Amino acid sequence: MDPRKLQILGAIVEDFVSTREPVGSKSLLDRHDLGVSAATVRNDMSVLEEEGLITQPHTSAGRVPTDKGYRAFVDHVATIKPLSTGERRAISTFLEDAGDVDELLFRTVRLLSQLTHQVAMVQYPAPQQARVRHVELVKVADSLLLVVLITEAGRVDQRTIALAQPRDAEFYEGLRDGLLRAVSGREVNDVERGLARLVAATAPADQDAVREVTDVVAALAASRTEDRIVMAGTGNLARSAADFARDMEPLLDLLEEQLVLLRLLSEMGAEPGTVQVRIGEENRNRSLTQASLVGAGYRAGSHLAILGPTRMDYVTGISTVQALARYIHRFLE
Amino acid sequence: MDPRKLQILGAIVEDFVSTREPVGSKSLLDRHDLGVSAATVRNDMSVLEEEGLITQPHTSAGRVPTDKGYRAFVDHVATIKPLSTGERRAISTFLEDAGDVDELLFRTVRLLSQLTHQVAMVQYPAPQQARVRHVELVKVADSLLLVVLITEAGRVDQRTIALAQPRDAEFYEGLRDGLLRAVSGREVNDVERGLARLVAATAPADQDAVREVTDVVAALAASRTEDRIVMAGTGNLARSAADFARDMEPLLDLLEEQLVLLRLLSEMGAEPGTVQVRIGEENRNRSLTQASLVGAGYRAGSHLAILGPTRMDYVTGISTVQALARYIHRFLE
DNA sequence: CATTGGCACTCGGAACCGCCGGGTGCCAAC
DNA sequence: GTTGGCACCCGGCGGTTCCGAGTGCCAATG
Repeated sequence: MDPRKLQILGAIVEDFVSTREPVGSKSLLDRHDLGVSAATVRNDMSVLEEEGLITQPHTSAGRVPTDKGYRAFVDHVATIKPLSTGERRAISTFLEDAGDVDELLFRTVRLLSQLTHQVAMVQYPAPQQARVRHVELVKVADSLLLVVLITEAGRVDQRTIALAQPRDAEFYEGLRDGLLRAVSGREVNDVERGLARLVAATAPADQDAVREVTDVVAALAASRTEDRIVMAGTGNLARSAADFARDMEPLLDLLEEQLVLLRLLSEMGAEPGTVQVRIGEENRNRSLTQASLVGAGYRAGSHLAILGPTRMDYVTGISTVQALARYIHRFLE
Repeated sequence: MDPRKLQILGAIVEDFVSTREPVGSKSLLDRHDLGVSAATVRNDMSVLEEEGLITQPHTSAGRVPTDKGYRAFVDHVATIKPLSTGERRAISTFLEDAGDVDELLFRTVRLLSQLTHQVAMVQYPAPQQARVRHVELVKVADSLLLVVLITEAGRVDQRTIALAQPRDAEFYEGLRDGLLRAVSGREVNDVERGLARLVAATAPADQDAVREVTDVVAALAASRTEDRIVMAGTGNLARSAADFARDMEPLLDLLEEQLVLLRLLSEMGAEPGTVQVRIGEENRNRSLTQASLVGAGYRAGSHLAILGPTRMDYVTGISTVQALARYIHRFLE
């Protein structure tokens, strides 16, 4: 495809993103030095329109990029410049003293939304395969038991259960020691057998009470914390609302649906390190036909992304998403 | 104050909340059976206006409640009817099988926003005074150590630290045992001395490495998880945006500022069990002059609240907030 | 004396209208 | 292929008009 036409497409996208108004041949020349006359630009524009990359909202008004136009832009025109060293340093200093993973994710998503001026979301990291380090049982109340599982990888999972058959504290101390012997040092996906053996070795009268607890331990070991999402910058959506307005309502609803978002993120199928872009109608989801997603994986099965109007600044979006994905990838290893 | 005037005030508030438009004497009669004529209503309205409870947006238009008017409404007119048993049951079934506290708070805030159609927020519960149950050290990487502290009350706190003086795994196993002897069974606010003694009893060469860890344990014991907030229903704000529009931007920014929100919640000073309402200008915060907060405590120092436009449905707001505060109060005890 | 029906008056907002300017497509010329 | 010129298009903006919901006031009434 003619490089000048691509250049013009780029200029149109750029102008439209910043002004939010259809851009015409003259005003394009005002802001970009294309080295050709307005008439030429007009001719090229009408070709671009035939190809479906741009469109006119009304007869004889400026042109606006279509979804396909944005796609061509990110694929063939946009050059993703890496962040400046200043920006990199800012990211590091802001993230490096995050205490735990929760805090890291929270800060990351916050930063992402501030740098891109879009809604940002980060999926909880998928647990790595790891051995069980410790199990702890804490009797919180008469029939409430807190079960804590700690892995070598540093993950801490907890769950409180209502006991159907409460026993006294000593019982659970003994049970804890039994659990430790049964699962400590095992891979998390290999605790089942150890637990089964523990149950089998228990006096029949105690088996039900024990099974209550072992079930939870098994669930915790298999638990997929990655099915949670942290989000920030919802306000940015409303800010750009002025134009992609009404259609924003379903979007806001969508943001409350963690399950849907999770599916969305996985469906993007961004391998760790790669950035994927979904533009407008490319999204299967009906609420997203006016929106774009820019996402990246930072570990197998774990993603982060930004969401904004199709007319968003893809260049900084992509580079920021990539930078942060890399950063937390490194941080977590 | 004349009961009929209060009744009229109530009717005005009610109509304005549902129609979002200034309400005049005639249309008021259409929707409420007040037993008097329009002229009488007009007279009463002009009195209410003199008292500053309602106001006219423009000369000869309908009336709109002022902040003071809403205040009078919630204080003297609104009758808070408890939730129906159906609603109560819905709350129970939705919340009862929440696994851990995180999950409980998440569901609560979600429910709160859905029932009231406002933005909902819940503060993390302030830790109860409790004894240390367990301390665990997990070496996650070469110079990264995960420190976990579990209390009798069932709280699990964790933090990862970058070690300035990394030692081998055995060292930390020994240290863990030392820590357990030093702090296990102590009140969380009384771990300092035990830790100090442990450091003192350590060989001088090891003291720095040990202190790195004991500092974190002390910090965790003193840590105030209550300074976090879970939020839901941000979209509801944008939905009501149509009218309290522009002034919504700072509000959305505010929602990103957890620290400010926390101060806000504590400043409301809602004792556990009581519901507090802050209307419009009553809020010190400038971003909130168009908004109202309805909050309640569910434990000393821990609150939950909804935030919406001053013209919100205070009746269901107050009763829902109260019901949920009571529910998680009971749940946590 | 509070209440009521009547009446003149007000004014914001919707509907209507005409102009303006940025934009287009086409064409002849280079 | 590119360019300048030109006729034409039409959405949006400012100005004007008109309508109706709403008010305040007043004289009459039980």
